[in-house]
Amino acid sequence: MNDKTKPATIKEVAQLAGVAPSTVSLVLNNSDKVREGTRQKVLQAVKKLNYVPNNFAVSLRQSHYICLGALVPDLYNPFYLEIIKGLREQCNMAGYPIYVVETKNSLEEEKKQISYLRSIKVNSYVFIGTGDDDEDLAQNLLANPNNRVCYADKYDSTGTIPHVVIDNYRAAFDAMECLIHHGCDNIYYITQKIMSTPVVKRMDGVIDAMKKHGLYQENKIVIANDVLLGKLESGYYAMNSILAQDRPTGVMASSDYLAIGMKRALSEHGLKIPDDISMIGFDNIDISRFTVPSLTTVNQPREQMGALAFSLVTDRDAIFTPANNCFVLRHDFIIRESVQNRNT
Amino acid sequence: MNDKTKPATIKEVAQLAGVAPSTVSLVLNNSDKVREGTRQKVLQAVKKLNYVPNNFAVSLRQSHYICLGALVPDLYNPFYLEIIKGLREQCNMAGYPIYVVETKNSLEEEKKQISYLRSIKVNSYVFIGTGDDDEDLAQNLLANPNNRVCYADKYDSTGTIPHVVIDNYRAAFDAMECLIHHGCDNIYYITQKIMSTPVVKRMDGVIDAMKKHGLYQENKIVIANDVLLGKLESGYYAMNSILAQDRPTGVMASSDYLAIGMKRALSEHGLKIPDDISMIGFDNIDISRFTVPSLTTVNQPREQMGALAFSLVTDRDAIFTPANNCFVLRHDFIIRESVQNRNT
DNA sequence: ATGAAAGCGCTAACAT
DNA sequence: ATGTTAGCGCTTTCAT
Repeated sequence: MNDKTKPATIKEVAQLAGVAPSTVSLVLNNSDKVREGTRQKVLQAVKKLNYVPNNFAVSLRQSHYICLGALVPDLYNPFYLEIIKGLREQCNMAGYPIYVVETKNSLEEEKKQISYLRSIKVNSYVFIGTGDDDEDLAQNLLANPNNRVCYADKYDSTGTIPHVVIDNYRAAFDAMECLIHHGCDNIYYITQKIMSTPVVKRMDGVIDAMKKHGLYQENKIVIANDVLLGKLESGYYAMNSILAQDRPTGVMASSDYLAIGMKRALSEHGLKIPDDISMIGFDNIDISRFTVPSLTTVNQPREQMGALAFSLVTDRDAIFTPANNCFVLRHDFIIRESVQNRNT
Repeated sequence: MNDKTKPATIKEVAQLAGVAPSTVSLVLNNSDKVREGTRQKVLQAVKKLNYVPNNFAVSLRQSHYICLGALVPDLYNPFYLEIIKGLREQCNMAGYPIYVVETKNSLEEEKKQISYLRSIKVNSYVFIGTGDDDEDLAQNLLANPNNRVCYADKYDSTGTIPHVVIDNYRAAFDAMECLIHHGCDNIYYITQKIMSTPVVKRMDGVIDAMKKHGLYQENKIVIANDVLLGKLESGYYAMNSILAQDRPTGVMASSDYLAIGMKRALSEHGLKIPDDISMIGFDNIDISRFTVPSLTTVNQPREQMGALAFSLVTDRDAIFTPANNCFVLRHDFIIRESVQNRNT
């Protein structure tokens, strides 16, 4: 054990082992051109001094390496967390460091975080579910040809950035039509604030399905203010405002969190799901299987989205064009107890 | 704009601005001994070259600084996430970087992560809710007098490490007694796997409350295997196993997550909360307010715990002894709909 | 197989 | 007020 106030350096290890710093370096990097005896001496010195290499020095020296940065609007949302999980697992396997930062749905915050990531030499950026107004930031990053960028749960309008999504339009269309096929004739859709294309596509799908069956009216689409309030809260308030003037037979939410808040409002008004009203969410977060009644929802393959994003941002050679930059993963519509047939 | 393949350095900025690197450094660090004209020239060059300082070089150079690392068992648990939020906010305000890593309830993983944090020169460690078997790791860290360590939701047996907790024994005792006072006479307690003192103290509180009222039997305490399964899942299975052979009138869980899984099992057996059975959780996660019925639970002041942990780990002078290293924050018992009086 | 020396980008002490 | 210089801890040629 050492009792010095500063951590040991490679020089001290070298001294103790009676070799040169460069030899220590070789040992630590598992070079095979070190004699076994020397290697052992070095390893012992490392242990004795409790030596850990200074990554700042290592990184400063080695300019060529891969380091990921993931940007998410909200670090507490299980949906994003699962995408990050997929990303993280791949990083661990590949031995790449990854930094996750929160952008709080604010372009300013996003800028700040990116500039931080740049300063620590992150060169592979994954934007997860951020707003549509940040495409300049991504392009700016790409000005340095060492950087890579990819999106998850986010679309690209420039045709240059690979992105992983599900067919949000289709998924939402089908979900809404499911409600209709089950005999709901007065259906509301509550959506989170509209800041990104996936949310727009879901809304478009919902509206088109409503129109197809002659059920669309402007007031059936309600925008919940989930930026200031929590999502649970805003779902609750949005549902309450609907119930103040109407008795829908079906309701769909743009996320499960929203749906759980809405559920509470329904119960307070004495409405039973699914007997009085059917309900559908979006995202299939963990808890949706366990709520009573369990929640019908759209599953996004979140970990897989993260894993694919890893491959895309990590591929240093691929060239992406409008023809090949969009990766659509399969979603699943999961019917659970919150939807009931009310035909005849 | 620059089209070089490598990011700009301070030297290039200096050259473009026609000054020395050290002047650029002064400008970037907001020194007041730079003439306004020079400052402007430098700032322009910075902008033109899209320059971001290389943090590795900065950190390598400046050996004295503060950098936090937070260790949590599970990055997806809202309870820990809120503690981290409190921590993060303080860090942002103070301008200290913070790294959060996941230890997955594994001592091995914890070792690995600590060695990583050491390599990036983290010198302030916050252990959140990790198992009791990692005290050596903490002591090892303290061998370097530059390091600081503190705990949150975790006790210290060495008397040297400041830790932030609530009175877990009292909280659990009171919660259990609440169930009893409301007339429950057949009560089960489902606890997460026992790996840390807070969980032990809760169990002790529960058992003592049961004993006080002559309600204790060994089989009333059920350990849910929440390490392999998710917490929701394991709550569900544990409750099912109880319902296979008994009809309790009250049930308490060591965490809200567990409780939500249990709730599902109860509903599948046709039991209504709180009419047939009363239920209490622990932690007061967001969702508990919105479940139907809403969940009676113990609130831990999570953000505050994080904020206090920040102060403790950041205070470079304080000396902690067994007499002053334990910080007990006030908890609240929150009575909601899931508990009902069944006395006559 | 091992050592010597240069240099990654930055800051701080000192010089001017 | 600004420039010069040394050196943080490491890796990587290049010698030996």
